[in-house]
Parts: sequence; structure tokens; C-alpha cells
Amino acid sequence: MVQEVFDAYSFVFEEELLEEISEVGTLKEFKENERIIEIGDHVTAMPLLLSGAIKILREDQDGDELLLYFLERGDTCAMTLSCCLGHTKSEIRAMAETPTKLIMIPIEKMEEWTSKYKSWRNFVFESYHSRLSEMLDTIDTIAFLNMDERLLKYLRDKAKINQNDLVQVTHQQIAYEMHTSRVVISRLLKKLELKGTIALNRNSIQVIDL
Amino acid sequence: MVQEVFDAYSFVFEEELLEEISEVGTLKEFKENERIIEIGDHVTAMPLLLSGAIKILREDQDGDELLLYFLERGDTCAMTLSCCLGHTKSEIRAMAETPTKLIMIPIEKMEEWTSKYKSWRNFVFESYHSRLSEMLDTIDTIAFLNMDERLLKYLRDKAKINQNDLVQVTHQQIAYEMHTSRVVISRLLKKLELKGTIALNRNSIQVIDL
DNA sequence: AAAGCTGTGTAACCAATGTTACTGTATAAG
DNA sequence: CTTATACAGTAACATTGGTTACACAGCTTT
Repeated sequence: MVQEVFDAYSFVFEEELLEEISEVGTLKEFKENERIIEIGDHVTAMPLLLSGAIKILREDQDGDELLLYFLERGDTCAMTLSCCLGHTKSEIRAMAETPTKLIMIPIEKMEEWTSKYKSWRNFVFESYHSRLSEMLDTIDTIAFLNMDERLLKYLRDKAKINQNDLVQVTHQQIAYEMHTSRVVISRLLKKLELKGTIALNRNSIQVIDL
Repeated sequence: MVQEVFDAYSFVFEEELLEEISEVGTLKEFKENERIIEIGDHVTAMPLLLSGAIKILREDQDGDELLLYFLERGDTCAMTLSCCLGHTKSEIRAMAETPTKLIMIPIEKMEEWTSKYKSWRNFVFESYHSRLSEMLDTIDTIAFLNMDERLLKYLRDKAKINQNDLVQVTHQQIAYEMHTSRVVISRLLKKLELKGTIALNRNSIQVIDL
């Protein structure tokens, strides 16, 4: 366990903090598409991502979803962080996009480390910075782009996070995450295929033109 | 100056920090609709809001705007904060919504205070938390609401921040900030007026049904 | 092989939003 | 007072995206 923490965070944290993390953190593993945090959950620990990728989703009253962004190795969820500090409930849903390992830090340590370790403070600030940037990007996407452009961005992001040009996803799944309908997605995907940007298969899409 | 800082932040910061703020901070005043920060500006100081209100806007490549959220007394701009720490350029535009007083803190002090004052750390974390919440709210609004609902929310928020049910704004101005066209806004406003939710005048709108 | 389920393709239609064009009216400038 | 300008109302139309309905193809189960 110590080794995995070291691999993912050695460039960020000092030796002593890495040790502490290994001591008090609990390792957790999630399978693809397994739920990690649900909206309304009480947050009692903060996750540090060791490997894999997590997708962060927002949901409205009617149960309509929207994909916000992905987290990767070395990231933490600033939302959760935020909830920890404010002792509030989770505002988002987190699901494993790929098989994921993470280490959970009890919230009691947060405050302590924040005053004790400069590297921890910087990490927390940096996380907030990244998350704000991601949120801005998400806002740009839904405010300024049309569906076809959003779809292309979705596919590119998905291909990137999975490190694979063959995106394993159904049209229905895309529709959920982009908060639109399956028919709309099928229609636009077909157009993209005709343009030669992608190739369509059952249950997967080959992204050609990156 | 010391008094104004004290008024707005005495419940947040300890005496010693309030003193330091008064010493190193520079007081700045902005008139209504005056530009405070522009996209791409290099950020060299962090603002603490003493009085008034600021609106934060995002812009795309084509110059299309979108209102993100408002800041009030006691707030700071977590975006700017984020830029300070990351030494990056501003991602947003800030404009005075009402006559505004703020005190600018040189970024050099940021790091120092972060380790020195617990209250400062908490303030910074709290600011990030608020901003993330506002951003989520913004995303909910543009992703899940129709134009008519968004418009109503816009008017309510505007009335609230100006502490006045008579919102001084033109249809064109609303269209800019909501990233749509003037005709669409005029159309929807007329519908709302017929329903008795608002009353329309030249250059202003009376919000009736809060 | 037959039945059943899930995923995809597509047409036809509808609703929401965006665009163009023109009107009138209040206010400001000359 | 006259002219110019900014603001607002509205019709007609275009486009985008959402809905309904149905056909069919590829697996899986029996």
C-alpha cells in the first residue's frame, strides 16, 4: 500500500506525510461502473486516487443526469473535500469509470495536516484550482456548444480517460450523461460517422479523427 | 479603512489579521458597471469585498457572454484566489454590479497568512466551497432549466443582489448575460408580464411575484 | 431454431429557441 | 422643435433538439 501511495503522490508530498497517509488511510477498490459516492451521502473521508478514473455526475430533481468531469490518478475530489470541511452532504455522484483504487483519509486528519504540512495545503489549493477550471470548462461546453460539438468533446474526453480510441458505451448511456435523448445521440453519431470522424459498432464507438 | 475592514470581516478574522489587512491592503472603489478584472489579466492582488456587489462573467471565443454568479460583502473571488496561487491569468471578467468598495491584498501575503492564520485558511477554504456551490448552481440552471425558468431566476437573483424589486436593466443586457437574443428575452418577459409575475417599464422591470 | 431482450436506424412530427425584419415610442442630442 | 438613437413589441420564419413510433439486427436464453 505504501508503495502505491508513493507512486502516485511522491512528487507532491514529503516523505513524512506519505508515511502518515499510508498509516491512517484505508485502501478501497471499485469495479468499473461501481458507485463510489451518492448525492446526499454523508461524507466522512476524503479520497485520494491511486489508479483508475472516476466520473463525477450531477443530477436534478427529476433524476436527469449530467456528466461534470473525470478524475484521474493523483487527483482528489474537491467537491468531497469541500463537503468534508463544511460537514455537508455530497452534492454529486461519483462512479468508477475504470477499475479504480483509492485511499480514504479520515476527515479528522484534514485540519491537522492543513496546518502541519505545506505540501498538503498546496495540494488542497491545487485541487480546488483544478476543479474550478473543470467546472468552467463544463459550463463553456453546455453554454456555448451545440449538441454535435458537445458529443465530439464527450467522445474525445472519454477516449482520453480510457486511453483507448475504442469507446465502450451505448447511445443510451451517452444520452444519459449528456442529458439528452437516445434518438438525438444516434442521429448525431450517424452524421459524425458519415463525415468519417468516428466508426460505429454495437456497444462501442471508434474515435478516428482526434 | 480599518473600520470598514472590521465591519465586514470581524466575525471571520482574528484581531491581528484584521490589522495586517488594514496595513498591507489597498482600498479601491468602483462605480456601477465599471470593469474590475478582464479575462486574460495578470492577477497580482486578491480582492476582499467590503461593500457593494460584483458580477462574474464568462466569455467564449466569439465574445458571447454568460453571467456566472454574484459576489457580496464578505466574499472574495475564489477564481482570482485560484489564479493568484497558480500564477495564472484571469479566466473570468468581473464587473461592479453596484458601487463597490474592496480591499486588495498583495499575493505575497497569501502564502504567509495561509500558514500563519487558521482563520485565513478557513476563509480561503470556505470561499472555494462557496464558489464551487455557485458553479454547480450555475450548471444546474443552464443544463436543466428552460429559458423562461432561467429568466425568472435571473430576475430574482438580480433583485436580491440589488436589494430592490425594481431591476434596472434592458432586455438587451439580459440577453447578453444569459447568452441568448434580445427578441427571445422580450418575448418571454411579455409572457411573464401577462401572468402577473412582473411589470415592464422602459429600462427596468418590477419583480412582483417573489 | 424460436423467443425475447437490448441496441441501433430512421421517419415524422412537435416544441423551444434563434433570426430577420419591421414597427413604434421614449429619451437624448442638436 | 427636430432629429437621432436606444429600447421595446411582434410577426414570420429557420434551426435545433426532443418525442413518438416502428423496423430490424445482434445476442442470449430456452
